[in-house]
Order: sequence, then structure tokens, then C-alpha cells
Amino acid sequence: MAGERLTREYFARSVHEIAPELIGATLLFGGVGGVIVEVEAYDQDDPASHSFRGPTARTAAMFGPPGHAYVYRSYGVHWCLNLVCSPGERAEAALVRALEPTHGLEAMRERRGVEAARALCSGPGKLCQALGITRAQDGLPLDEPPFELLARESEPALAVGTRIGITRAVEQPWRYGFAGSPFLSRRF
DNA sequence: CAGTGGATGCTCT
DNA sequence: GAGCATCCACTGT
Repeated sequence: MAGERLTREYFARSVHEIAPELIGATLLFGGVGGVIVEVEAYDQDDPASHSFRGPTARTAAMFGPPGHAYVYRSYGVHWCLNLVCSPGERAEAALVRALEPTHGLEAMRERRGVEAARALCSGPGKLCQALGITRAQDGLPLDEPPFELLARESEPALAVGTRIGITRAVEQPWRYGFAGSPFLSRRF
């Protein structure tokens, strides 16, 4: 299921190439995690992207080197994890929206306070809570512990749709998913 | 099921 | 001071 490690060099390309390839990859944090089944792409010319208006204190990691984490707080309550991509000088990122839990299910259940496997990581806020990811991981490299990111070994059936929870550039088809997975945040 | 609204904190205008 | 890349509980079918 899990292939070779995705290095920071891997992320030195456009998010529009990388995001669909991430479906089926394995993401672990401290040995806990699973298979990425849903991501969204955000580029710098995108009004919905945090990098659209240029660098700020919050978005510094998104303007940093690719292959690192960009973690931000959402609605004052949740954390959301992005994988920073960059073709040259552009600040782009893939928002990890859902995992199929495969490693450390009991740790996830404790942190989430729910039992059902499909409720553990079926949303960007949920998966950060399940894995224990917070602002403390903002800017950390993805190719070193406690992160572990492994390429997929086979190509899954890909679902494509519009992004969720945004108010600008709503029509861009930059949401990618593992077609038919029961672990998505929403059906396509 | 579908739709609504509250919680909550921080960033940027 | 508004608005937000969310989640959950609650309502009404």
C-alpha cells in the first residue's frame, strides 16, 4: 500500500500536479494516520487561497520551502493541515481534508472521542484532532519524523469536484478524492 | 435526511 | 469589527 517517502524535492512543483497524486498516499504523524482520500489545491492566484494577498505572519510557512507543513486555525476551533507545494517562487498548498485511518486507530478514538472509523478523519479539522496536529507543527518538514509521507503504489480511481467551505472562486474544480471511499468529508 | 445556528480565536481591514 | 479552507447539536420533515 505504501511506497517510497515523498521528499521536499517532490513538492517543488505545481500543486495542480501534486494534489491529484496525493490521493492514495499515506500520511502519518507520530505513527498515527492513514491513506489520504481527499485534498484541495490552493494556488497564489486563487482568491480563496491564504497566499493570495501575499505573505503574513500566519501564512509564513506557505511562503517557505515546499515539502513542509502549513497549519492554521479554522473558525477559532479547529486546526487544518496543508502540504506546501511550490513551483519556483509561487506559494501553493494542498489542504488535506480526509484520511482513511489505518495506523493508530485507538489513539485517534481517544483524541476524537468517537468510535466509528469513518468519523475519525473525515474532515480537515477532524484529522488534525485525530493525529494531534496543532500550530506546533506549522513549518515542520514532511520528510522527517514525526511526519512520514509515503507515495501510493497504485493509482486509485479519482473523483474531482468543487471545493468545500469557501466563498470565493467557488467554481474551481480543485477538490480531489478517492472515488467511492466511505472516508470522505462529503460525497462528490 | 436537510437545513440552521452557535462556539470560538485569531488575522487582517 | 468582520469574516473565516469547521464541526456538532439541534430542529423539522
